[in-house]
Amino acid sequence: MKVLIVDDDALIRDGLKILIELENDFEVTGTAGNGQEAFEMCQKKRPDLVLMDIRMPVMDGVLGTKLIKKHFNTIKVVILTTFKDDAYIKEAIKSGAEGYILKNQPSDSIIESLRAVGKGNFVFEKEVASALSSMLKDEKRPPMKLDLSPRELEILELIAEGLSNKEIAERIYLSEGTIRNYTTGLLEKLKLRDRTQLAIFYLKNF
Amino acid sequence: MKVLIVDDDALIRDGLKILIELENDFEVTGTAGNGQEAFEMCQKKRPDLVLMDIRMPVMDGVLGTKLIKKHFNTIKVVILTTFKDDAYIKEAIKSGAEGYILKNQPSDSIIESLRAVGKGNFVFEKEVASALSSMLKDEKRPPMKLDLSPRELEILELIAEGLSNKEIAERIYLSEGTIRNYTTGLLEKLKLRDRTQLAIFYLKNF
DNA sequence: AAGTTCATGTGACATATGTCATATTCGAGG
DNA sequence: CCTCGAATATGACATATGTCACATGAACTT
Repeated sequence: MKVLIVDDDALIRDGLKILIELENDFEVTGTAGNGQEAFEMCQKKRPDLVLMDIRMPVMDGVLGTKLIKKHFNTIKVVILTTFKDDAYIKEAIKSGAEGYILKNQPSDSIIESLRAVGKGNFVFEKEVASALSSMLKDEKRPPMKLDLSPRELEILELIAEGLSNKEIAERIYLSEGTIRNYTTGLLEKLKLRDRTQLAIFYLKNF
Repeated sequence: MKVLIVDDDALIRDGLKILIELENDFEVTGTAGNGQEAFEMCQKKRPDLVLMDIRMPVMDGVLGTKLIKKHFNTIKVVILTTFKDDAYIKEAIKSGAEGYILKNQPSDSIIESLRAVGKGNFVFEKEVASALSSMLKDEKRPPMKLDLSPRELEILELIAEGLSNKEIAERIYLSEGTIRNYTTGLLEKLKLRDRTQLAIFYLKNF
């Protein structure tokens, strides 16, 4: 399988190259330092698989992946990074990459991942996958049998409209202190930490 | 690697067993016909990996996986099925399985997937992964013609996930003060007053 | 009537948030 | 080379938020 390595750090490029060429079913056909170069190399070398860093100057890995996928839809892309940022994960998957794995894995693990991707599957590093899984859990809208009093629910709704405690107090004729107390109760019941999380929770679940 | 095969269909069990034992780094330590039996076999044989069908009598694969994961958290589970039903995918991931692959794949592809899982990664069959990815995609709705820098957008997203300034700072490697400054900028641009309103705005408009 | 529960209120406190003025650094353009 | 503007950082400050212990009174029970 022909592999293209893309990373802005020459050290990592070379390390990966050596590592991958130890395997006799892999061949490194080239390297690139950013997404733009990666795309150009794809035109020239037509690799089967691109191993792509995310954080790079000029053109980052997500954009590079999109570009490559648009023009060469048979080329597989595996994102390789040190960051487990949710936003990146989503972006990477949306960009069409077949894998998202972390640099700090043992090298044989990376190799196995590449093989699995070569065979047509998708591979996600463990922590990435659990992030995904928790994202999916959020999507579920369980009607929730929360036992909130009418007052609590009312206040939760107002928080989710973006009102401050003082505004809520004025709106429903209670003291600001009371609103705070209710907020504390809501946070406790819903196992959240602050009013922003309350608002998010309300919007996602009601 | 010691593998336990779980499927209610003896034919498939045997086929898989033969297939897997052709590989010299795998060893089939047992087979089971449903989730309950699978759990019992895990107690006796302590496999490294369980290859689990979903649709089975007595106890299905999702329940079986949950049970196994609860008692033996080092045992990896790969769900193997003919169905690409969204509900199953989500359930399977939530149950803690490390992989979800389809029976109609070429056998070497299945083997590679097992190896990748053995190395600690997660593997999803292509169509499963694209189902996941499309699930994620509809999270974004209208792109909005706001002129926010990538940084601002990134921070807005994190606020909308309910993170505090400090957490955001740690996540994207900036100082907390900088995050505050960005927050102020976002509030100014979006004509809002506090982070809760930012979160609400994001959830409603993106 | 005494006790209990619930909703509401208060004050003190610690921490988080938002504002602002002001650096520092660095790269693009003159 | 110099300047300009961005991205980032810092510190001081005012306000908002959240926590907690406790008080009050009304309604309900026994």
